[in-house]
Amino acid sequence: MARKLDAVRTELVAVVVGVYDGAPRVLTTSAAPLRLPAGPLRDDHRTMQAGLRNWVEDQAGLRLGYVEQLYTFADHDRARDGSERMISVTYLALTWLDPRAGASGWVSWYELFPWEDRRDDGAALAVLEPELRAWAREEDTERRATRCAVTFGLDGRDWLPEMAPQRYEVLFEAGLVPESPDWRDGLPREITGPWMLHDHRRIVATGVGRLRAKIQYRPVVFELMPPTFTLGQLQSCVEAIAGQHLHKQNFRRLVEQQHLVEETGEMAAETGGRPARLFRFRREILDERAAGGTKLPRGR
Amino acid sequence: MARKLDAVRTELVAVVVGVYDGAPRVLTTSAAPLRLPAGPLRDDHRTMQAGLRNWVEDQAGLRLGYVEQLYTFADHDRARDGSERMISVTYLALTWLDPRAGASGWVSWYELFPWEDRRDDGAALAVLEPELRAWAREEDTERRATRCAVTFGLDGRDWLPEMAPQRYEVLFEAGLVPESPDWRDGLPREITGPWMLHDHRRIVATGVGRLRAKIQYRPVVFELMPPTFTLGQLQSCVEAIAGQHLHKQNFRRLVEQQHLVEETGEMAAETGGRPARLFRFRREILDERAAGGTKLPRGR
DNA sequence: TCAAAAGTGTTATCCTTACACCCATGT
DNA sequence: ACATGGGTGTAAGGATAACACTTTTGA
Repeated sequence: MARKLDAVRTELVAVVVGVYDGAPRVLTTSAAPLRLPAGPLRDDHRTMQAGLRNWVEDQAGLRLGYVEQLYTFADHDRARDGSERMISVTYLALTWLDPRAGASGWVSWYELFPWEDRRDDGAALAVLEPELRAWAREEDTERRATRCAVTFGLDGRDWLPEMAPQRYEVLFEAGLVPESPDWRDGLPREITGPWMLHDHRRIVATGVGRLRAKIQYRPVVFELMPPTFTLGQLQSCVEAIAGQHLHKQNFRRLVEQQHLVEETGEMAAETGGRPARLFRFRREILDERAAGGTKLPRGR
Repeated sequence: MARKLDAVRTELVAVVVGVYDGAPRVLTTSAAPLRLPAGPLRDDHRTMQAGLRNWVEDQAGLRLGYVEQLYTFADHDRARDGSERMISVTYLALTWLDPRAGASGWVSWYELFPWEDRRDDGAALAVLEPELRAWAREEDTERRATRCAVTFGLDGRDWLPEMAPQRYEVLFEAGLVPESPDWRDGLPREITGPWMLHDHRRIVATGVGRLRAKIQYRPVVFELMPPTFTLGQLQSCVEAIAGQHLHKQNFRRLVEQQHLVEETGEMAAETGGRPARLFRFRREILDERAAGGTKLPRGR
């Protein structure tokens, strides 16, 4: 039967995401080891969300807007210091990062998961692929091989951006990330990404997957955008999240035919070429509509 | 600062779903009040999932197959007996209900949420609609009215099966379900559905929403099916979950072109008319593929 | 013979994908 | 002039929704 006190400590963990300089970034509260904003659920927190907002504000001075629950972790050997069991209720939060404020404390997704960026030449994946194949050959070959192929889009399969957590899981099991128990040293951190406190890196991977999935059917990108923006900036933001380039015309048609945005009438202080029209998000549609969002037209 | 002991009790709750006699059903462990299988997370549970399986086996003698995490609740005034705070980590489980075993203890979704069944004439919704409109008129009219219209598919909007939790939430706020603090008695239980322990009914609604959403892009229906089945049975099962009728030919084409099933070569012991071919699920595709599932072709 | 469910063929429409091209600005 | 990013038209292909129809059994 149950032992006397099966009390557990409940911790709230935040994956706060913003986009800055072409990369989505997560808020951290310390380097070495990198650490996410987090704190115990307290009796005086009316709700878990309220508690989470509290901790993020305390630890990073940031007031959160959009917040949703991610997942609750309690598995593995999470009884950390031998004492009580620890449960982590994790949340995803989205926020606009004002470029003027800089981004110290905000770590790029693609520093954490270099293989997740497919906008470049896929250098990290090129290094990892032979390692994955070697791991597959070791044991249980058939299963491992198809698992790698499916999650990493090998052998002519599609790369699915939202499978980030599954890819992390494979790399973890294959001992290709530093925090893995089977970690086989040898790969540089530019390929494997850095270690994070506890399983915070797994938690971020979960957030990456959720956001990439959600952006395809709900208009959540706008939580990451400034009040007004050009369509080019909007597309770059989605591309940063997806880690993929999108087809320009199709992206625009999707955005416009869903009436997600409206013109402000102003033009952007241009960067490169021709000045662009400025748009703003039509917040009304959050009430008006249930389904529909920014679908990703695939391909360059 | 934190009070001395912010310990919380963590409870695991299961929404176990099976389909029997044309209706999806959830496993309950008591009537009056209806109660879901649940129990505290114990130190000797290696993982929360393991603990959950344990409780369901203990309380209902059922070994679970497919299980996924649903959501973690801690909000509202969940400090039930005034003492410690209670957190509920909820799970969705799918299982095949052998028709020979009967279905005692299995309560129909549509007894719990009569308005969610759109295969009939929508009698329950017809009663609720004027009540909802009255609630909308009371206060904050514009917002409430569009909220009702969006969630319940009024005023020519689409009914989206997966919005079950949002609909429950509206009814709760509108005092149209017995457990609501503003419950305005007057509607019979055949319209409002019965009361359940704590917020178990909200938890089931969450499960309904999740399953209805997931069935559209992952081949999870098959977890609810017997080892072999006819396409008609498969379609009925999806219709039971979705609470909607589907277009036969389109449903079949979808299933077949995705290679979800293969013929067994046998024919069904027929019920009504012409005997039907028997099929089995191609389990391989769970490894082979990441995306894709049973899309719902809408309309009768 | 009829009801009931299985099973098939075909068409119209829309959405996605992709190609090709023009426009306005700074250097 | 040309590089850079903004902005548009349109056609090919595939998926979806819908219609109508035939087949095989039991009562």
